[in-house]
Amino acid sequence: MKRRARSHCPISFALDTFGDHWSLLVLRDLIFKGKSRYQEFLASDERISTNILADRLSRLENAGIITRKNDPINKKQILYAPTKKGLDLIPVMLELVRWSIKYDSETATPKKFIRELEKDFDGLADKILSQFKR
Amino acid sequence: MKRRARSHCPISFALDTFGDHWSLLVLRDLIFKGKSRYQEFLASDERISTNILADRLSRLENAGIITRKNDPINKKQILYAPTKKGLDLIPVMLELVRWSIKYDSETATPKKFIRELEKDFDGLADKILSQFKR
DNA sequence: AAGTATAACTTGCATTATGCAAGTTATACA
DNA sequence: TGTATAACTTGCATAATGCAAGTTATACTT
Repeated sequence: MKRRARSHCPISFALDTFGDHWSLLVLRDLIFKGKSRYQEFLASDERISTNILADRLSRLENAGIITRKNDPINKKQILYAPTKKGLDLIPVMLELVRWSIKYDSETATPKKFIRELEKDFDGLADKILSQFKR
Repeated sequence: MKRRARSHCPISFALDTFGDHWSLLVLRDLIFKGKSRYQEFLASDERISTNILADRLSRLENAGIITRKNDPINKKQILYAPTKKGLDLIPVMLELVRWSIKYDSETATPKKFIRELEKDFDGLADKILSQFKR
């Protein structure tokens, strides 16, 4: 169940850490969609199954990319959140978005987001990041 | 053997296209390491197996990310090359490199590359791209 | 206090993908 | 004509994923 590090090539390292079909989608939900709960991740369009979700959440936590804690208000819920290490993947994800906008003629990316991305990549990255400050 | 598109979320689209453990490594070899032949890909540190390599090459070709043609000089060899669509993944890969440099204490990224990346990301991207012009 | 609901997982099992070794086909060079 | 090499393909064991059902720990309701 554990992926071995194949080499210390930086691209390989990144892929070994989060380069599967689901990890970045969970992170997308956390960072771009403001989700933070198990049930919210489950409800995403791509239909992740419960065992895979649980597995990816624990891997991402072990990798230091997200944190897990009890909701202080609703004590039976768990809250997940991205760490700095996770938030540092915002530029990676925005580049993925930029590429997909260009090559997926049916992209579901909102017009406004596309405009912001094209006009000021770094500004958009900062703006998204700033939602997690404090 | 085919991954279904799960949604038209741009991140999901990108992952469905090249988001497995090997596709980007092949593209890395093509773009960053100047490789273009089957045997060269096979020789990489990560030890891809022959069936997976053949599968990924044909998927990447089907996706329009690489091309395949006979070597006009050595007629028994095949030459693979990135298309514009493939070269447009340079920024994605450079962001992966940037992240891995930051979080992999044992990264194998050359010092010079790190310096260039930190000093002028877009310039480095252009420089790599320009090697494929003409 | 007992019963019901809900959130966050686990478990079991079928299906699919991957890894490894060996085999095949088509040049090309000796 | 024979041998080497490049680019695959095939068969099979192992590992990862998908799906449905089950479990555990709160919390809310009566």
